[in-house]
Amino acid sequence: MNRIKVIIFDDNDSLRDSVAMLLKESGDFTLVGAYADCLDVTNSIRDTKPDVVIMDIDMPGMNGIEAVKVIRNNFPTVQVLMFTVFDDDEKVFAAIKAGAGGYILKNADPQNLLYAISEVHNGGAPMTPGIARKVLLQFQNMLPDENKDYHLSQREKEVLALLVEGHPYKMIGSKLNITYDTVRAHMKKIYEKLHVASMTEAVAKAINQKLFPAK
Amino acid sequence: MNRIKVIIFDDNDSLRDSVAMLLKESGDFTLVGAYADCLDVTNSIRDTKPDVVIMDIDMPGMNGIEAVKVIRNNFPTVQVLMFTVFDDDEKVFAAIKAGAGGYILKNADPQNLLYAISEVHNGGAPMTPGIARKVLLQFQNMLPDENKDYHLSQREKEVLALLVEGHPYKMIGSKLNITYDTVRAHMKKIYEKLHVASMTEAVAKAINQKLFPAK
DNA sequence: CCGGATACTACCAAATTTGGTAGTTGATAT
DNA sequence: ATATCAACTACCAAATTTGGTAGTATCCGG
Repeated sequence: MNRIKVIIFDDNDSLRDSVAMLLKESGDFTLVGAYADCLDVTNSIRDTKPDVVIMDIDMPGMNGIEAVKVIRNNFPTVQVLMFTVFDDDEKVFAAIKAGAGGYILKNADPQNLLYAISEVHNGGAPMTPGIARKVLLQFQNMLPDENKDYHLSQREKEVLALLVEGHPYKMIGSKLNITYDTVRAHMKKIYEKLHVASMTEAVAKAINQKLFPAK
Repeated sequence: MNRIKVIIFDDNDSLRDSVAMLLKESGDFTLVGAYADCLDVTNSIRDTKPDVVIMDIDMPGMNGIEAVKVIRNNFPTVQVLMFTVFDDDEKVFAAIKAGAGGYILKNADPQNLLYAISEVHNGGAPMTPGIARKVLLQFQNMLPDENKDYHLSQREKEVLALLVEGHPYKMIGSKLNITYDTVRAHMKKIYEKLHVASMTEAVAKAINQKLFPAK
């Protein structure tokens, strides 16, 4: 199996050296680049064609999270592994949102970094235990609430979905090939089942505690 | 360090035996219970007081995901580690939503199970790489979109907030002590700034990519 | 001192939504 | 076979929303 090509962005010189040493000793990786900032990310990636990018967050010029966005937008196949000291929700979630494939804290066992690189390269999502738990908890809260079943019929769900997208009755009717009055009939049922009395309430309720993925 | 007390729910007899053997050999765990179904989960947990529960999904009577809900509601400190063959989004997310602290596939290396038990017990969130990636991807999509600043003025935010709660213009006006027409003026501005043209779109956009806590 | 943003008020006409009542059809359940 | 439910259509009257146009007042920064 070929060695995994790794590139690192971190403004701590000695840390870059340590990682370089670590990678070299392991024998499974090849360090193809090491930079103290992300000002020239695009070129660096294009030139070195790494499999995995190890990314710090706090760096002069462009911060690591912005860099992740750039990388993910221009090199969708390159995996980014965050490697930082920050464990606050804001940074963690921002990094994930930006497209990071893993998040390892610097205080973890060095061996974990190596394992994480392999894992992220293999389609996994390595995370320091605490980070993983953080993500899981947040994830739990974001998942649709108690699929509270309002017993909406299939048709009613279709109507509600279009309503949430902002379509007026007549538009919903034509999309569903039914009459304006039929749409109204469904809406009345929906209001009844959802215990609401207006479009806005229905939309809010639909989005908040039910289906319909956020865009 | 004390051994971690483990209990397992799985309708596969030979698998329960294998796990029992595995745990015994490792020396770090104590199997305090093994059941083929979850019909009596509450009592089982109360009696054996485990640290970690290994939970299958497909079982006769009560399925594992329902069982997780029961456990999490009654024994908040007990960690549940899913151990199953299912890797479809629906089951995975349902389990996490139910409160599972980890999700390991049965086709993984047995050694991983042991590691996962320790990890979940230590506040981590062990997941098979593929599952972790699944969760991460879903998580990315659910995270609020670029807290885009639509430059709404304070007043406009107030109006929008009330709109999201389902109040009609006149109600908003009286709550804010302003005229119906003033509310309308704000709404026009809001529509302009949000690039929408109806209450429903405004509400959907407000909830989806902005603040206004879900209820 | 003036342009621009924010907050506020007003009126008109048209479009949309809401609540009620009423009925047909087909499938499913008791 | 009879009751129930989902889906569908229809009409009336009232309430609500929307798009336009118009104007006043205050505050802020160049």
